[in-house]
Amino acid sequence: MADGRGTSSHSGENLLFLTDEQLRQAIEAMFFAYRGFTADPDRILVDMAYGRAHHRAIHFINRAPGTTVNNLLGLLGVTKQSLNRVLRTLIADGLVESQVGKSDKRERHLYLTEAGRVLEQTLSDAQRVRMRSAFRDAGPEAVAGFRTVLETMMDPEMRHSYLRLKENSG
Amino acid sequence: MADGRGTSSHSGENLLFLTDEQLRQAIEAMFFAYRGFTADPDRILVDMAYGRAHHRAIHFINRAPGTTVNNLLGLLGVTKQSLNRVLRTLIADGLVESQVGKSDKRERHLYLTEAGRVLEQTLSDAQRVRMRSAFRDAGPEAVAGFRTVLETMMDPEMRHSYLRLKENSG
DNA sequence: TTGGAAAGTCAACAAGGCTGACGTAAACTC
DNA sequence: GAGTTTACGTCAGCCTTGTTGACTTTCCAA
Repeated sequence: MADGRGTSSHSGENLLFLTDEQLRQAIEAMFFAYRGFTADPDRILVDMAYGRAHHRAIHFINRAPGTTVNNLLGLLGVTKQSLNRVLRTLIADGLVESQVGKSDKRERHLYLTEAGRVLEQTLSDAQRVRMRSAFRDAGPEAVAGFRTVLETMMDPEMRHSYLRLKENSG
Repeated sequence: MADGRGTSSHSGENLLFLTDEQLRQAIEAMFFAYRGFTADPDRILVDMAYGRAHHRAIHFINRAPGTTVNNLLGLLGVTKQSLNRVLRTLIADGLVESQVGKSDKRERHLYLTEAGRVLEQTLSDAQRVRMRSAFRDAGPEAVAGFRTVLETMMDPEMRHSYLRLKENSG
């Protein structure tokens, strides 16, 4: 507020909401909100010697059953060595199953076991509770705006992955 | 889209947008967007042997100059040992200054040095570029919705900190 | 059929969280 | 004024999760 800002002019649009201060606040909002976003599943995970990395792997294997390690790597944005460590424990603990590829035996196709599906459900339930309540409080239009901004904020390849997952599961 | 959903009824509100599938997509959107959110400053930081933890400390010291270590701890949500490691290197490198409190000499008040301000500006510029472009593409209403949802998603104490910072800087 | 690329595994290291214990100085309380 | 609490710093050690480098197995193409 307090107007008198330097009339950025060149785009002709209404740019008042794009002051550095407003953007700084949005950055902080993103930081604090992400903390809340991960807090609930994190609480569950500590009790079972798992971390956020396990959660992410489980989430995406559930979303794309039969995915290969390589494909999962792209979704998660980590190195294969890093993912491998997590997968090893999940497989050893009987939450994930790894099947050698039929046509290409170098590939491993990943599936959740029944136990894996149970954990996935527990974690995503916890995370959805907060989401649902925030969405309900904010209202449909706010939610639409929320998702629009998030999508435009992603790196293009991430947006591509995101949209593909979205299509493949209605 | 496709209407014909089961009229959930009990809250009287329009709840069509709150299916589990929609919530799952929002969770993924949050995950992918946060990756983009941190990507640009991260690229700058690796070249100088700093990490995200340093960025966060610098950000909040800039936002609340003269803040005490204890207060910063609360904002960042880490232990003092963890913060201390980061702070020590920032002070040694001349980016942050620590001043013994005047009224309470147990406290240390933290300030960015000139070099610290330069780095802060570099990092937040990089982060704001993406934000600004996402905001511009999404439009003012989407941005308003975005911020509303983020705020309702925070833990109450985080929301309190967030709003206090917001007030104190226009 | 051989040589390179691709998928996955093993080993070692670094960043940055964490807990626990301890020391010091200043402030507060009785 | 003595004892307690508070703010901060530090050492030591652990865990998760990221990294790079080196290796095997498999596939494919020249």
